Amino acid sequence: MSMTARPKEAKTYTITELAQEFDLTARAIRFYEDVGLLEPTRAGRNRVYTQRDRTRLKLTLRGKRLGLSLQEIKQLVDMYDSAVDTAPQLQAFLGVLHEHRLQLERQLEDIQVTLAEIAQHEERCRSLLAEAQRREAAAAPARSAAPPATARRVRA
Amino acid sequence: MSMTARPKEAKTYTITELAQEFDLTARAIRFYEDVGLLEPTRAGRNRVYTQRDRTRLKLTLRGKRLGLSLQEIKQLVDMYDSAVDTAPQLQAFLGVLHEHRLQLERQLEDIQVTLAEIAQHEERCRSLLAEAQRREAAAAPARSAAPPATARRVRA
DNA sequence: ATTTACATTTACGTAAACGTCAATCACAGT
DNA sequence: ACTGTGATTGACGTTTACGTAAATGTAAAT
Repeated sequence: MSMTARPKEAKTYTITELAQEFDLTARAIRFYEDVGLLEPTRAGRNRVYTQRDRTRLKLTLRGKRLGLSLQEIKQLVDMYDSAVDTAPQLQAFLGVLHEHRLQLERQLEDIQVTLAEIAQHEERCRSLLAEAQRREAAAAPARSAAPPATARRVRA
Repeated sequence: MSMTARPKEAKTYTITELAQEFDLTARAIRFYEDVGLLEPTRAGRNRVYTQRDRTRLKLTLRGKRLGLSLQEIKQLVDMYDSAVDTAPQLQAFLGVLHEHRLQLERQLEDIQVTLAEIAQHEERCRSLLAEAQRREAAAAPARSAAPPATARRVRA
């Protein structure tokens, strides 16, 4: 048998590997364990993280980027990989999914509106800059340190 | 002159009006003042909020929904309605806008990925529910309280 | 055997964003 | 004059999400 190919033993991770990969501290990762988001096994004293842990960590960080609390994240992640049998459970699951989707759609709207506003601001900035460049070119020989008298104040 | 039409005096708001409109406490609104997000004038002791305050409050709440801290919100809002004159200022402004846009675009991606996952979960749920309905119909005469033997455990 | 280098545990500290009293004040109605 | 009713001002409390320091263990390198 090959000595390197061992498909039965799934890849695992140390806490520092995960910390480096996702750019966070070991403290943070241990804290996520405290709140029940991760459940690493142990090799002696040291923590050993499975693929499942890594996935849950990724979901956790995505949740954080979306502004969710660790508790909310735990609820969702737990629900996503828990076993659901009965019709009432499925109904409840669908309800939670619906709520989550509504919140995300609200956020999506917020983001699109904000992006549109940013685009406007950028446009104004660029045109003002272009104007400033023209003034500078016109005043080039003067080499003045003071701003040109034609400068305009603008509220973005 | 008309006694009702007074276009010169812009509409103002009390703290409770704003609290009701945006569904938050007066305490929260005063706190936003503490951090410099709002600058209401006074009518005696009482706070009087202008249109500008209301707009900034709306932007604040939108920022919160996007997961920004009040400090970050203040930086952005201040920058958005501050006067920008010089070319270096405009360049700096553009830089901040660019950063903000990048962050929003990352969030947009997160949201879209999550929405897609939710759609998948919902689909699985519905098909499992439909299956449960069929089993229930088939077992209708039996009126069994125990779940059917064909129930399947599923990891979402 | 000792140093080096991490990993763990325990515990206290901290910043953010308010919540929650308690006391004071002001004004409207009776 | 008295009584709500509502706004304001401290001041302290609370939750979340870790940071940070100290003590301990432990496996590998010298």
